[in-house]
Amino acid sequence: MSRFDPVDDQYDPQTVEEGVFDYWDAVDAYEQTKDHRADGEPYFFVDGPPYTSGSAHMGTTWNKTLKDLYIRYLRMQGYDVTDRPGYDMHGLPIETKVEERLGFENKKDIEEYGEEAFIEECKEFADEQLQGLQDDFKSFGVWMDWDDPYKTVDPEYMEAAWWGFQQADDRGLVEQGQRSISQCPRCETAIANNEVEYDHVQDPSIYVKFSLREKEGSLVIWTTTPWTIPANTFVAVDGDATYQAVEAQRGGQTETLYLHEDCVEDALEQGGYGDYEVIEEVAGEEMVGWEYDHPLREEVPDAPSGEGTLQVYTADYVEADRTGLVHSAPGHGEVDFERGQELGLDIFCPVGPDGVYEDAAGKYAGEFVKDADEAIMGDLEANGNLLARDTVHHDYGHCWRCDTGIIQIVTDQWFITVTDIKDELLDNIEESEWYPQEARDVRFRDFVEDSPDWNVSRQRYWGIPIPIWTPEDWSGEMDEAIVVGTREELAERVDQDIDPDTVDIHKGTVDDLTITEDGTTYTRVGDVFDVWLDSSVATWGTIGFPSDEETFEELWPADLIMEAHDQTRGWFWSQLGMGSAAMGEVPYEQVLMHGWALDEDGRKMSKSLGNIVEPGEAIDRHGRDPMRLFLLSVNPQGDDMKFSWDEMAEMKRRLNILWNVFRFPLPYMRMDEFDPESVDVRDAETELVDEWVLSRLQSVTAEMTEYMEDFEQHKALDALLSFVVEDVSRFYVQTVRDRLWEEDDSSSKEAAYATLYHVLEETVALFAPFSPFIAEEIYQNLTGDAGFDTVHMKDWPDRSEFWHDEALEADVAAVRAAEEAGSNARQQAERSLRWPVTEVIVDVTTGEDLTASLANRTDILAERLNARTVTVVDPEEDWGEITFSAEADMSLLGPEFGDEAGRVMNALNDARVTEQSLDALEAAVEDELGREVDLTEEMVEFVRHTPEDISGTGFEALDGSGSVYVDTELTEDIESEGYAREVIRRVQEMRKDLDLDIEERIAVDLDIDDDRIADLVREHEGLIAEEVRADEFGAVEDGHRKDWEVEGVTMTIAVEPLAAAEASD
RNA sequence: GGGCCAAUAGCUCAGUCAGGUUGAGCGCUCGGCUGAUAACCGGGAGGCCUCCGGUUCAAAUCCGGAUUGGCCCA
Repeated sequence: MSRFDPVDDQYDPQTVEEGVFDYWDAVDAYEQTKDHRADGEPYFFVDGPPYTSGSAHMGTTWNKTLKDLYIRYLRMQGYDVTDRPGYDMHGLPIETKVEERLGFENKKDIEEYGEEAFIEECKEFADEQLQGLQDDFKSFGVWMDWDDPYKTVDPEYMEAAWWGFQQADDRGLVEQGQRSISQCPRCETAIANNEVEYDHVQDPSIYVKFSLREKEGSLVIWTTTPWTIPANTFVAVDGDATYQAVEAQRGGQTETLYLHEDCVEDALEQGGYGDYEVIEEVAGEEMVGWEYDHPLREEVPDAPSGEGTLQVYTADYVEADRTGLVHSAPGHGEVDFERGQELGLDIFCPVGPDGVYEDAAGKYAGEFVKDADEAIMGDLEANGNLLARDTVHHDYGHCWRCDTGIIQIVTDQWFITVTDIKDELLDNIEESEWYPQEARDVRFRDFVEDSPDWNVSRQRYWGIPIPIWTPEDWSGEMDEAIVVGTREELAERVDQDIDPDTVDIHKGTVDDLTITEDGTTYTRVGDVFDVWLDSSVATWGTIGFPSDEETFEELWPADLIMEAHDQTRGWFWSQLGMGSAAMGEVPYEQVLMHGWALDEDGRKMSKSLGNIVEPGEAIDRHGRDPMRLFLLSVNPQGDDMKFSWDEMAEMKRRLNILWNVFRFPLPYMRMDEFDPESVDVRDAETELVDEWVLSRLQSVTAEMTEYMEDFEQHKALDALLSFVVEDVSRFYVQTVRDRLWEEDDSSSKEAAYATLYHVLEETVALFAPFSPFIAEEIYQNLTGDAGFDTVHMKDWPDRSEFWHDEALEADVAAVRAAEEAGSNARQQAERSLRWPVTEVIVDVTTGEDLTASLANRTDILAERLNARTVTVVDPEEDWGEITFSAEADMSLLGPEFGDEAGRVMNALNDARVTEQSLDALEAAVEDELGREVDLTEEMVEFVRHTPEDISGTGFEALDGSGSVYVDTELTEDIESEGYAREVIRRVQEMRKDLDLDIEERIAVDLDIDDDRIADLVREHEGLIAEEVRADEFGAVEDGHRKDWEVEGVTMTIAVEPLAAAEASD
């Protein structure tokens, strides 16, 4: 690409982006940029690894775009940024996908297929998925180290998990224990609570009578899981509640039933009872110790019967719902289990990991629990213990992968006992900065406070094997188990001969390894880690620790991580837990927590709703840079993003303005062979607007930097875009056009070139992290061989005090406000900008700074409003037929007038007084309200009103406000220039019709119907000739000829290029 | 069922911390400009600030409750 080459008229993102991809490849842009910062201060960013199933959706795209933005920005700030991407590749989701692929039904199929072969399939699948994700991320223009991602399935990475786990064990935080867990009976594994999805289902709803042993009557319980009745161990009541014994009639029989006082009515109705009588009231507390018979004793002889079982206890999970007495089975439910442990009761769980009753379930042995519901209800009915049966619609947990209904059972699991170090966890939270901070102090803290021990074991195949070896008759004490931390240690301790550098430590390999020490042989426990443990070690796994200690010492902990808010309970938490357990500290210093990508209606994107927007489609429709700008224009802190095609299209439009601003000076620079290297903008003869736009650039740079440091890139982007649109395009370029169109070389033109060049070069640097493609395209075109090979090697701009000039910016802000009002006044007077006006009066109502700024800059205001003179009238004087109302300062009016303050305010708003005096206002308010008021200077600010028939328009700027009036009286002088400019415009249009080159000379033939006008126009022939590059006025024979109607005057204009005329001679 | 977050113009969002007459961009509409031209500029319309209560002279803003949506948990 050579300097100032012509570019497409229209910004076409896809063309730019494809060109830039090729260019980056050709110059090794990414590698060069990294090398360029290799000696910079290290910055340790850690990528939260996306899970390798499915493809990149809008949320992942947002996430990676944010990461790319901040990485690029930090590099421009001079940091040597760690940018290793990661992938989370183990776990049940991939196993189930592979099972589907292979047509498997359950674990037996896997065993038959062979564990090792199955693991190999999983790895292949995960690798395929990884490739797809990488291609997506690259296509978004994300610059990370794609050649060397960290993968949670690499032995080096898996070792990081082993090491962390061993550290936790050294601190005494690892134990095996029984817990009530959510089990997927198909996957035959525990699944984490957050992996349980709740669906609406229909289940049995039964009321069961438990006959009391030493008293007349029965306790009544309610459940939706008849299959847990065999494991019933106790009944829970609310100690503070009142229970009633009722004698109720049904089918000619009288029964005595115990129910919560608030539940009697409903429960009896469910059971179809008629009359009843309350015969006793008893506090829950008093019922403790009452014994009852197990309702399925005959069917399940092994049902609980030991010390303390089949009695009433209090529990805090009891509510006055259904019966107010709760069937409790510590072998199943989580709260039942916890209360059972407290009470020291035996745990009875007759259900296997596959959800099938074991022998202990007596009659029901061999049957799948949900299938046994029917038989159990039948038996309860038969033995007279069923009070009522019905069905109920409710939410019930299902496996997130295979949608099988989960069951609660008690099994042996491995835990990291984070509850032992909860205080430490809570302290460590304080060591990281969160954006937004409240997320840390409220949501995260709450979650950590309530978090139970971390169940890290899964009874599956595709995961990091838990590195624990136990002897055959293990006591359960961790002292007597071996926890291996590294591959090196593994090779040293196992009986078999393995090479630590090449050994794969997946289940297929390590399950066969044994350790023999002091005559005892240890075998590995079968489980693998919960996949959340994998990513929890990412901060050291990313940098190859524990094999690579040096990098660890240099970088750890992470400077920054950024993920969506669902990771509060996920990665933010797992890292805190593992980091604290293994390292004693939180492994990240800053967290940027963003939201989720929702659809245009604010609903989450999902397959079932059919509202998913693919990033690929966005790229096809609008391009990468516009997509990125849209994603980056959204608040990244905590809030969800509503996707919007319209906003994305708008971003493309904004970039098109950038494109126009960039391509606008190119033809001139080319023509004049402008050489940026020979003109330093500091030495150029810059004019007011040049200095102004350069100052604005400094302010915008400083503003952006501040926002970027606070992780508010959406505000930074907003500042940048409005700089380009408002300041550069709408003001600077408009102003500077005449100077570039000048034919002769001039210091003014050169200063404009130098200014534009400098502004554009710095502006694209500011764009570089946001929209890397268009920034590169423009940068390369501008700098040619003189710049870096890529814009991304540039430093982030710093505010230059040389150019920064706040007073000048204030002046121009005032001028622009007055100009806008002036244009409006002109429009009201129907006098187009082409026609000069004799005078513009700017009447300043309030504001010393405003008056000073405008008075300073009447020349530029005159130029922009095409006025012969501009007069600024200061606030001490009045001009024209103005009336005044007043705006109230409610913080003063409120206390003064109390509940009448609102009415006083309205009266002030409605007042129209002719002088700016408190007396006049007071009189007007009194008129309106019928009472006297005392106003002070501080309470009111005068607002002026212009009579409707005067062409005046109000404006506000800086510290004040005012009005602009335009005097549109015509003089011959003005008519002369006005008509001349009308001619110029039309000749220009005809030049364009002919598609003439900018430099082309022409001959112009003017034939104006009205002699007076013709004479007036002739006075400006010189101006016309200069503006339209005409060498001759006179008869044109073959030229482009056109009739025009200008302000009621007919004129015929003919234009002929002179080169053509000569050629035809 | 519980915790946290959000709701302001047709759309996307500021304003809410620190109560005092609701703003921007886009879209719509009317007009202007014309060697950046599929660009650019100006005017206008468009808001019971989700709803119901409370505190206050005064609430988009503070408090309580509801509705809808999002995340997390049960």
